[in-house]
Amino acid sequence: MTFPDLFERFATDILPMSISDATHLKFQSLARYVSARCGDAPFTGSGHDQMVFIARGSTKLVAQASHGREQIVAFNFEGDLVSVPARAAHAYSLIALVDCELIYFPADRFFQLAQEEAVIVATMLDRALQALSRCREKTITLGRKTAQERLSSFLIAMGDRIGVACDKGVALDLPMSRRDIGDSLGLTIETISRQLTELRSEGLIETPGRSQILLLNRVELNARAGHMQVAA
Amino acid sequence: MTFPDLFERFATDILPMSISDATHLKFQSLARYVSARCGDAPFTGSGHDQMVFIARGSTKLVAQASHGREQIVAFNFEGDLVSVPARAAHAYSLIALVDCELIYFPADRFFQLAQEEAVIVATMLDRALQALSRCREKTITLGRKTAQERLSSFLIAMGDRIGVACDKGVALDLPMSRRDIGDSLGLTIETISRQLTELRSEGLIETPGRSQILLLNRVELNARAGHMQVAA
DNA sequence: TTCGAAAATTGATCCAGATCAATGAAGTTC
DNA sequence: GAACTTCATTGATCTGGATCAATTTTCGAA
Repeated sequence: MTFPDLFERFATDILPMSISDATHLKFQSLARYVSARCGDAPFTGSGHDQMVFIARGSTKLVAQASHGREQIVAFNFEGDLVSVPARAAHAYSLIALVDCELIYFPADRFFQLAQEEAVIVATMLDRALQALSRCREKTITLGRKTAQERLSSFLIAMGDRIGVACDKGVALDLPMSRRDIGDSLGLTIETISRQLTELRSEGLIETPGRSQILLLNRVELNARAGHMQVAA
Repeated sequence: MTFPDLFERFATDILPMSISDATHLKFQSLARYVSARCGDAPFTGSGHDQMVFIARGSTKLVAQASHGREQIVAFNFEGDLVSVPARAAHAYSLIALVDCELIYFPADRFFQLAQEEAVIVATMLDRALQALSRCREKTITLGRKTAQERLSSFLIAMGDRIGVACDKGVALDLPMSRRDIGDSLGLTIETISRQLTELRSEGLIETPGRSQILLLNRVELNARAGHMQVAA
């Protein structure tokens, strides 16, 4: 896909229809493009906070703690806008889970430009609050849940974000490995594997391939996730 | 303190100087005020997302998982603006840690109003990104750290937010109990207590009273927290 | 100043999930 | 299509922090 096509995808998703052509063009001239191969970490050591739009592919936002331990802070998919901090108490990097096409901006200039029109900042704010909400849910999962509850929460969340409805339930084609799932849920690959086996043997899921998971019973999975019952 | 005084505190902290008197007045007429006693949960069951400004006091944002387990998602202090969701996968409530005075708004109308001036939305966005950043750091702490690292991270973070420099180091007067610290770090009170004893016996902290903690050696605490070394 | 209740500390035991170890299943490359 | 290599599963053992159980301390109220 060419750069104009990719930028157009960004504009459609993020920039409200109503904005002026002038502002649209300024965003276009600020935008940079990078094609990342699976495993690449295109923004490490950039020295500046970046705003990254996932035009195609999926990524993980990884934080490095000491002793080489990694914690995945978020998974991101096509259409997501991710803020990648250059420096904090932990080092962050955005890593491609599959081949990706990314549009990115220096965060400071991006926000400065966004301020030209309130509706753009409002879109950003909306996205940021959504990210905050997801991160809060993750906090709960990591703080107070068992391995099975964590994995169930993860499967439900992935079902909502990238699941495809099919006759047997919801089909997932996960771009991340067992290790990634573990690094996201604060568990080891072995525990992930054991819990998948457990859920499979109880008939809640099927795992037809290494990266395919079929959610057969969302209601029960939701209960396993320790979520509050949502009133009908 | 009277309502106008409290609203003025909100306006000073959140509304940029440059906004028009008309917008200022609209915020004032949308604002509601509540005085919460220690332990109160003024927004449970409100049915709507709320934006809450802590004019005086400190609060905890608590999420309820099933089986009565609680996870504290964030602590908030004077001057903070907290978004309190009405419904999500978990039930949230904002609980006063001490007697508080709160200014609050229905979130939808608050954001609608904020959009009248880009600079206000930008302030909100800035606050939201700060909350996201804190929440991400919390995610790392809960996902990949030992009890001692969690507690050290907590003490460092509290030092930064409400610490007072004194001759021996940084003095903390914590408004939250050991239970709250545990519920925030995904640990039990017993573990918190044991780790405090450990840090005390190593001369990194002193605990002169139930709620007072003195950080004697921030550098070593930071290392214990498993943070990345920040270059000088 | 003493009393009572809540909060914190300390100790003993237990267990969910980590770690260590081996095997099995998919891709990949030549 | 055989040999690698990586990823996933399964099993055995270990351990950090939970749980259970007393004290002990703190601090507000009388």
